[in-house]
Amino acid sequence: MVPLKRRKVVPPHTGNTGTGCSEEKASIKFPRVVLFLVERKMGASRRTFLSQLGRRKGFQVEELFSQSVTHVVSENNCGDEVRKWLDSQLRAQDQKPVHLLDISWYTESMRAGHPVEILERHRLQVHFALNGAKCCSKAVVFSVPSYACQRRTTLDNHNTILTDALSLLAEKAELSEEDGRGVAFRRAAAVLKCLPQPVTNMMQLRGLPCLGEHSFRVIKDILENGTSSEVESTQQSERYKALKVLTGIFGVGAKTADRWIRAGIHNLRQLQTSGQTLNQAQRAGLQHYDDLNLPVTKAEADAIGEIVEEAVVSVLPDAQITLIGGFRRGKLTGHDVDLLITHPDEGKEVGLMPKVVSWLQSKGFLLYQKTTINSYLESEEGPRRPSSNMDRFERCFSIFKLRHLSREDRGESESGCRLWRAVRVDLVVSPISQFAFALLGWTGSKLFERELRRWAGHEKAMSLGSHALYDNRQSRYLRATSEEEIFAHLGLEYIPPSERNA
DNA sequence: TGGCTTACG
DNA sequence: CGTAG
DNA sequence: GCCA
Repeated sequence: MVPLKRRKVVPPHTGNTGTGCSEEKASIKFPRVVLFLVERKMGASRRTFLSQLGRRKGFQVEELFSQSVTHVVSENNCGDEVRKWLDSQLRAQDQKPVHLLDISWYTESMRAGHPVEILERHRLQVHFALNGAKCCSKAVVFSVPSYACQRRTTLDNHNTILTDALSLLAEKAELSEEDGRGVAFRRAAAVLKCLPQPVTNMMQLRGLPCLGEHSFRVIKDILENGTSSEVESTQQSERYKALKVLTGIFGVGAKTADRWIRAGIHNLRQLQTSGQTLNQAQRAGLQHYDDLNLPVTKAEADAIGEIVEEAVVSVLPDAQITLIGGFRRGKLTGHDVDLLITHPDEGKEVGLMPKVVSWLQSKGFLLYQKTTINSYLESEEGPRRPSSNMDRFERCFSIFKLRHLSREDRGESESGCRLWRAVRVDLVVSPISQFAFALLGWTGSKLFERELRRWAGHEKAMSLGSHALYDNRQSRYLRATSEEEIFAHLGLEYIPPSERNA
């Protein structure tokens, strides 16, 4: 979304007056053209020379970059570099569209004595990759590594149309139990999520990893027609719609949904009248179907965090509670709330989960709960030893009954509107020795986690889980007390939570 | 052509 | 078979 | 579906 309309750039409407004047203050002949020369790679002295030349010819050449600049001219930089520099100068929302131009446009304009029409060859090319190849005249500016855990992926996605399409194809594959295809489309979408600008041109995709024939076809269709026929037909397909509805039930996966569809069950009404046997999770999932498919807000997550904190502290005063999952990555909504609980003294957390769950249950906060506790005894290992992989922290998958927030609620029960909603809440208790691994493992995104583990196994001969990191070559567990240390063990640049949104 | 994260119930 | 990031 |  760089240059606006291709307005004809000012006729040579002349009256050549002060050309010969040796000193500055030549009148500005082209008020709609405000130039800025990028010093990088041009050099200060050459920039000064070119600027004075331009001013003598009646051009307005600014010393400092500002919002009034309409034309940015650079030498030996490519569009990506200049755009990046621009972004560092001005907040994105303060930027006005500018022409990003090569020095050739400037020299030609100097020769002509007026701004020449901007041709394609004058524009700086914006491309995101060219892995290994040289970009413009210098080194690679923008390489997109192939593992998502090597990249920074913030929440501002400049290609949501494209990534939504590829994510839908990933979902279709996963619902069809084609997990390989699924992860391939997930990786393709993730590559587009980390690009600094919208893709407008297929050439910008040259050299990007994880994009192949099929993804190219989908992207091309959308760029040319605004939609992908494959995505459209998938969304209209009865099978896809039925799979979505049925797997929207907590406790129902692709296999079960497929079996039900083969039995003629395509929606919730047919499921309820079918007499199908549902397990406990599925019954709860069906009962709270609408609530659980509503987004959870950050405010609701915080409210649940405070309730859980009250429960935990009443049982173990110095325990610490951390909001994890998507909210830790900066998301404003989510599909559930994830909380991680630990205690600064190793071992104090043992047996905590059942007590917390009982407290919550006694206060009527739990509509459903499935707890998994550490079945292993303490095994008498001192806090010094690396944690055995037998250690398992405790987890609880629950459905919370949360009173509606908003205006200090009182009464209103008579008005018929519900006073509460159901929310999926996951609780995790970790010993402090494993806290960093739990934090890393439960912060996500899901793809980011898979990519971290694939990197560990394939590139470093290590095995990463939510409890520990094992080095196959040293045949030992590597300890860590922070996420930074784990990235370092893995030979990866540290990526903060807000940039793990792959 | 095999592999695709790694645990837990 | 399901759940989780 | 993409890649080592």
